[in-house]
Amino acid sequence: MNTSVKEVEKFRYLILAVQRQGNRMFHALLNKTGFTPSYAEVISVLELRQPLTLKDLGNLLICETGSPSRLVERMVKDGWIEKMIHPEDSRFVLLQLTIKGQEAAEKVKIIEGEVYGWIEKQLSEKEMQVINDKLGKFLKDFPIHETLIHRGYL
Amino acid sequence: MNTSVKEVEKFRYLILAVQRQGNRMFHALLNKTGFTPSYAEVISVLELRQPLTLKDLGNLLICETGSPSRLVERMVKDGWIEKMIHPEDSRFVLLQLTIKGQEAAEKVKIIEGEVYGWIEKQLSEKEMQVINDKLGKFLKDFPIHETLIHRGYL
DNA sequence: TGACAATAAATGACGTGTCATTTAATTTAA
DNA sequence: TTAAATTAAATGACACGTCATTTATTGTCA
Repeated sequence: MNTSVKEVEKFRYLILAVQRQGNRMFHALLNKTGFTPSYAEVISVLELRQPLTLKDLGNLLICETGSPSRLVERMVKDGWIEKMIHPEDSRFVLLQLTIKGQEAAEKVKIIEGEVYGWIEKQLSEKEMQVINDKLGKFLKDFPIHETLIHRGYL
Repeated sequence: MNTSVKEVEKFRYLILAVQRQGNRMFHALLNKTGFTPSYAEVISVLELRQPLTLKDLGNLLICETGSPSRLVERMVKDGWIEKMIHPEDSRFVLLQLTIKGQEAAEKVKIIEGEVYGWIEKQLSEKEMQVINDKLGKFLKDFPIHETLIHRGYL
């Protein structure tokens, strides 16, 4: 049953399975804090680079393409982010973390640390380097490749 | 900027990026057919193993955990799947492809072939073997590991 | 300077994913 | 042999992801 399955098909489903499982794990650990893996990514990005316009934030996110209007909308409602209209061009919206959002950023780092620790028990740094290199190649023709470079992951 | 980023963080976001990009690519190619990547997985699994109960189908799917009631519900409504109550235990529902669903299965294979061909231009079989081996290790403690074995991917 | 092109954000529409709870059918065991 | 435990599926609730369309603001150039 096993040997006749194409490697590329295994690859397809293993990528899917790892992404899903990782997300479930991270989500479960974040649960007590009241935010989600997507929130966590936004919080991390903003902490490092705020203030950002919605458009610029969108260009930095890996969790979703396009402009993250609704993701941000929810985070504003929940009090993690504050929004202001750009003083020089009111088409733009400027985003930054609230105090509560800053505190959340610290919690995110702690929980990320737990997840990273767990992953590092499963795969060595060398093994991850090999995988990362090859996955980077996979993405080279897509816009997301630029995003990953911009984020410092390639 | 690059060298100070932990490998494990790169790994996290590369897995996410590849899964998302792959899904977008596959979705775009499927678009003319009227179904989605999740539909395609259900169709492939059913074609190989029908009839299946909802529970058994759920245990075979990688795209989602739990029982895929609503996914199947939509596919029934769209005419890809037919549903019948199990004659010996009416708690169970038995699922199988309609004629339209069988035809869809052929189209799925063609489009999967296109995607696989593209992936194989980016990564060699050997490279994928290396990645698949390591990603399998990553999943060894989770229920999804059993699913992948059951599907023939590990 | 004033219609029109360009740009950013908001919104509509649709299909996921996930977990918790409820409903319906069957087993089990007192 | 029937009340309670167990099991499968359906449903509620909530947060995504994606693409297309609409709205609001700014540039631009005739």
